[in-house]
Amino acid sequence: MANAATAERILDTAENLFARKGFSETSLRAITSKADVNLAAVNYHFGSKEALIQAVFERFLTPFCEALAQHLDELEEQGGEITLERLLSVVSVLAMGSHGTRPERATLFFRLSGLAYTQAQEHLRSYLREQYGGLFQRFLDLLGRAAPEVPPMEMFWRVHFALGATIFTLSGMGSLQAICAREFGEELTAADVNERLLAFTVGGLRGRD
Amino acid sequence: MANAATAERILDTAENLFARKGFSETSLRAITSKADVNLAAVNYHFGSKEALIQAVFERFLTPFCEALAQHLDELEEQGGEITLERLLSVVSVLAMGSHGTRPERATLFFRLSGLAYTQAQEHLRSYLREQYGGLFQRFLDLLGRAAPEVPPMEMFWRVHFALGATIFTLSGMGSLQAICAREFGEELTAADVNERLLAFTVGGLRGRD
DNA sequence: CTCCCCGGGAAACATACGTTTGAAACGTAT
DNA sequence: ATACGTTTCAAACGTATGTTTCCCGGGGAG
Repeated sequence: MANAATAERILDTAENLFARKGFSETSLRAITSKADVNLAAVNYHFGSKEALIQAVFERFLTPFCEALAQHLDELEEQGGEITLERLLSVVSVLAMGSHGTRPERATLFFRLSGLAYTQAQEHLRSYLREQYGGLFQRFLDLLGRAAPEVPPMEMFWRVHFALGATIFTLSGMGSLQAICAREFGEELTAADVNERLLAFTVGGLRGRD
Repeated sequence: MANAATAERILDTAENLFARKGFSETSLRAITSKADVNLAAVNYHFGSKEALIQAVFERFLTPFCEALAQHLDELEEQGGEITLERLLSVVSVLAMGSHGTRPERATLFFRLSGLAYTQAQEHLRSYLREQYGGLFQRFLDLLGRAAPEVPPMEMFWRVHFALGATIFTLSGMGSLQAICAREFGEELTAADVNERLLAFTVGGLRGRD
């Protein structure tokens, strides 16, 4: 591989533009010109625009999911009680902090996750399901075990409520932060928002009786 | 207006396709051919694709917001305490039931609401803000008054969490109901789901102390 | 040296898009 | 019956998209 930097530059630029404007609103020409590579480089290195989208997600999700699986292993091996708080905060901490020297990528991670749900890219969803669906199911099972007092069907619905709150909020994180700063004069970081979101979802999952 | 049905047919078809695939993924040609009208009819009746998108939302939101404003008036005139439950259930009932003889439009209503938030259509958001922002602000104020123990900024975030849970869930209501029936052998109606969602959001807004 | 293959680059390709045009068809009031 | 504003229609316009083609340069291997 003579110049490995080309594919990387494409991925870097693509994840930025995708997160900001969505998939169909981001053209390959916009990506390649901003990344300062030739237009044909995308199809040469990735094969197609769809494959590029998948590659962007793979670069994000594979390390993230490996780390998550490992943390879940550790939680189970420890043998102690696995609470809802611990389960959700593992994901939260990982999502916030698994971006090495570039913490600003957390925002991209959130926005891209939201896009995966809300944008019309069926190829992406089936790819993600096939690739990471097992881990998601495992996580759901642990949630159920962490709150045995909640009937399975109730938990099913509450998980989707919580998922909705999360995806929706995180995919609009940027503009919500801006509104918050303008309206209340307080600049919240993504971590601040996540803390509040965590309280909201934990309470919602557990229910109040 | 010789054939008022043309503009209506365009709106009917457009709201369906938009809700299913998003805005930029739905071409005017797809709309006009499915609606069985000439391609140029969109630009003739609405002026542009952007204006068509706004028209779709206006047809939904104007009756909805008028009804909501009226219900809020009544709540305030009654003088009794306005609780979170009553505020949210007013919106919920209205969103579920304000579609005349076509209850299936409730699903479209929610999906479109979600798209307004998640898709890259700045013109739409500023249009909605300008058109309906006042009512939304009034609703937020009532929420704040109904839960004075929650600081304004906290309420701001929790409202968006709840909004996310609602829009996300209801826009996928159909498939979620199917999964629920298959997985737990219990056929929940939309009202059943709404009841659970209401409990989830009320609890989340109020917080637990 | 020659061959070959890989990465890069400019240009062209075919297609799809939103929009505009100009004329035909229609309905209606004079 | 005529004239006029409104609506429909087929066709074309200009632009943008994803993808493909063809050619260049260079660096190992035989």
